[in-house]
Amino acid sequence: MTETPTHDAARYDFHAIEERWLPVWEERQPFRSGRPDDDRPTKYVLDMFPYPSGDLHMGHAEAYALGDVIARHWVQKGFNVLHPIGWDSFGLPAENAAIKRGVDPAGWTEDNIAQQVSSMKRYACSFDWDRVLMTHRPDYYRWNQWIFTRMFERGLAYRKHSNVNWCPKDQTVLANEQVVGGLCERCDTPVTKKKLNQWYFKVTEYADELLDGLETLRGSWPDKVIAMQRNWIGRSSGADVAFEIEGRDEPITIYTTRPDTLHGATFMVVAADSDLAAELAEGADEATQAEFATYVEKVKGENEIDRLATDREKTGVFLQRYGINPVNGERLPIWASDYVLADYGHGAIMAVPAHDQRDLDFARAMDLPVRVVLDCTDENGQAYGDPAETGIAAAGDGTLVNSGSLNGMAKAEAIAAITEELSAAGTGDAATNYRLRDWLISRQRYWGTPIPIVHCEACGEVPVPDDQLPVQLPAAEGLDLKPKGQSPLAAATDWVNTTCPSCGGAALRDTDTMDTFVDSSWYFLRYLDPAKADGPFDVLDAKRWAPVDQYVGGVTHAILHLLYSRFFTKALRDMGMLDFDEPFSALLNQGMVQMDGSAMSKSRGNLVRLSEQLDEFGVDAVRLTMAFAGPPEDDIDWADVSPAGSAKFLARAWRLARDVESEPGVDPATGDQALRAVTHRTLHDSQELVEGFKFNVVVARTMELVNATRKVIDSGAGASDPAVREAAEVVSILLSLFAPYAAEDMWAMLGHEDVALATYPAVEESLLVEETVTCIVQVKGKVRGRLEVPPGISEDELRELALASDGAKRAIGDAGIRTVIVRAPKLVNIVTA
RNA sequence: GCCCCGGUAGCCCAACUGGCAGAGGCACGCGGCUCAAACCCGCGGUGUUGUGGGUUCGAAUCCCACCCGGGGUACCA
Repeated sequence: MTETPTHDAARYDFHAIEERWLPVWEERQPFRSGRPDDDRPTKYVLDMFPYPSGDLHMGHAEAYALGDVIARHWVQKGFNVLHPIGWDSFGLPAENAAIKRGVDPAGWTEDNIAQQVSSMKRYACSFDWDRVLMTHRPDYYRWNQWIFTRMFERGLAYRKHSNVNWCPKDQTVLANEQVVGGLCERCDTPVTKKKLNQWYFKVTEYADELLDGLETLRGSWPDKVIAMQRNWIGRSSGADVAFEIEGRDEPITIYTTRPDTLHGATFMVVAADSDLAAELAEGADEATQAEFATYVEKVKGENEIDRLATDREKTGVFLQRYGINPVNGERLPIWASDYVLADYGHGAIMAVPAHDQRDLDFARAMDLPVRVVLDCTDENGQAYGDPAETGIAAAGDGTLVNSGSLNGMAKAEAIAAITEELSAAGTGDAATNYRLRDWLISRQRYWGTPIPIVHCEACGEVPVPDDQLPVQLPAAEGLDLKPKGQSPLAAATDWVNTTCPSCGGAALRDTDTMDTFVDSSWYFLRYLDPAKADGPFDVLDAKRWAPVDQYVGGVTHAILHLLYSRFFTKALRDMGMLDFDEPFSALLNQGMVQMDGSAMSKSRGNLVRLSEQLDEFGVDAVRLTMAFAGPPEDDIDWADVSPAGSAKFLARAWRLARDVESEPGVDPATGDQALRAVTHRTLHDSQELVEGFKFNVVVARTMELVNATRKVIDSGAGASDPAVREAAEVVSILLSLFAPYAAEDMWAMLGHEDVALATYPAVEESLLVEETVTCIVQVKGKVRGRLEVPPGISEDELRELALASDGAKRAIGDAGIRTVIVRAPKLVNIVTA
């Protein structure tokens, strides 16, 4: 034993207990995961890794408290648990801090990490400290570059011109998730669009699998996250239809989910900011061209706030061009408008105002004709009025009219029929579309992974050969990191100017860095061997540990991070490096910690400082409060919970161990049977409660056990009863999931060491069997009496007992008995006539 | 607007998935300990289970409609 705690301490002193055990754990490292010769079954429990954002806050405290419960539980259950931690250490926080203070982001980052490590250790996180990784280190981001190169070779990484989110103030591209309500998350400037040549990962290649794979996660992932991913991918099915264009050689293909309404098309619309619109406008008269140019200017200048406004007036320009409806030969005027998106489908639509609300709004604004082709009713069976009059598009189901060969068909039937007709005629085909776009990974920033591409005039885009990786970031010193529309790396001329790996001629490095979501897309694989020098991870390690059995983190990452990790997993699988399809077998989203009903923030003045809570109530009480507050996925309002109450309970539990008078190893069989029954019932139930994430209930049940034990010590058999020792040991083991310091101290007072590694005690089934059960006797559903019966009583016996009972007889009176429902042994319901 | 999730005691929350509405905690009150208090110990729990209907012998639980709260999403043809 490293150190013997002072067992004669009369009072629970959490400060002293923390100081006593922290150095002991530091030396013993109880959570080093097993090395290759460890043959216990494995569990991989993973907390989403943090940004190195200074000290821990209440949100971290909740997340790590909950992840710890799970990891510690599996250790006690005899599993070889991998529970690692690392830092998502590239990205905005460090870069902003570096700009603000004029320091090197690397130094700032590593200082913060050091501070967080010591905070996490104090917080008693059960991490394996041998496996720490930091994504800003070259030995990590080297493998981002390596994977990027593999993606590039397979056509999964490519460069294209596209309209991207642009913050005019910060002069930088923004990821979708950095645009909050149309504003830049950093400076609240309205975001605009800008056309840039950027790198993308082809996530859409896996759209179907990413969608269908969600079904395999049902039950193990929160329904909410599955729904969000489903919506984000947004698969829709319909048809592509080719419309001949007057004065143009090529037809225009449109995508529609409602080919059944083809006869109701009265005009066409192309996205105002698309190349197609510009080309069509060129063929028009000068006045139209001018009008179009003005309109496009206006659209491009619009920010996201304007675009997101509800009840927005429809606007557009008639291009003086016409398309031909392939089913009836009608001439359809072609308009350009911003309500059609350039990067969805083909950037062009057929407009059916009678049956599409957006088209109807446009038709009414521009005074275009409306033709009903589906005689239909809404969900409540109400007939629609004339859409042109009511302004409400008839979006329901019904019978086709005014539609030639489709007349009389129902919607679904008509969709199938027309798709076949178009296909036979060569003017269309069934088609699928997705809301999901490819992932823009270029960032005009310094603090990220350099994109390992060299641009050569002769050879084009040439990946840096594997043996020249990593492409290291140039030193920050001397570079201006302020956003200015171009990556700061462009100014590092010595770095930018290089030779082409292919032809040896002069060439330039790509100056953008990768989105930090690249780092987090595969980090769970790097933990398997964070120092591995000849590959990102070992295939055999992956077979042994991965996928992650239990992932724990905030719902903030419900879409992007989880989607990207899923994409990486599938891509790496197709490269032959993984043999599974999904990275995270189970997911637990913890809620947020709030104060007085809203998110904590300095400006709101409701910030609760973790360090102050820890000083006042202790690590254990804070952790316990997090677990006890309610279901993990619910938000916690710190004003509603009581760390003081938790501390009080811990003191009460701790005193049990202090009071125990029997020796270690004493046989509990001779002890108080009623207490033993509570102990083993608690032990039995706690396992499934923990595994079902009902941590708050486990704590409540542990409180019951503490209360029952206290009672036996004070007014029953007394502190020397062996059952009291057994109960105190079980309390210590269960409590170690939530309050490791108190539990360790108790465990030591009880004569043991390393409660974290204590084996979960076997449940004695015989103690779970109750001698009698209370049976409820109801008459017409109302409780009229109770019977104490043996649990194995037969239905017939119980029926007789119930009918003979006083309460039942009284309630029945002279009424006849219609039927008797017996649910032995707990309930009898007598139904009278 | 659409899609999720939730609504149980003053508050945070349980309730084996259809079977006595109450496990645990907070707060509050009373009693014990104390010269007194804190700590500690003990005792104290009926409320339209958000509302209205339905299914059932029986509904917090299942179904329908609505109300309230939270979250996601937003012209995706």
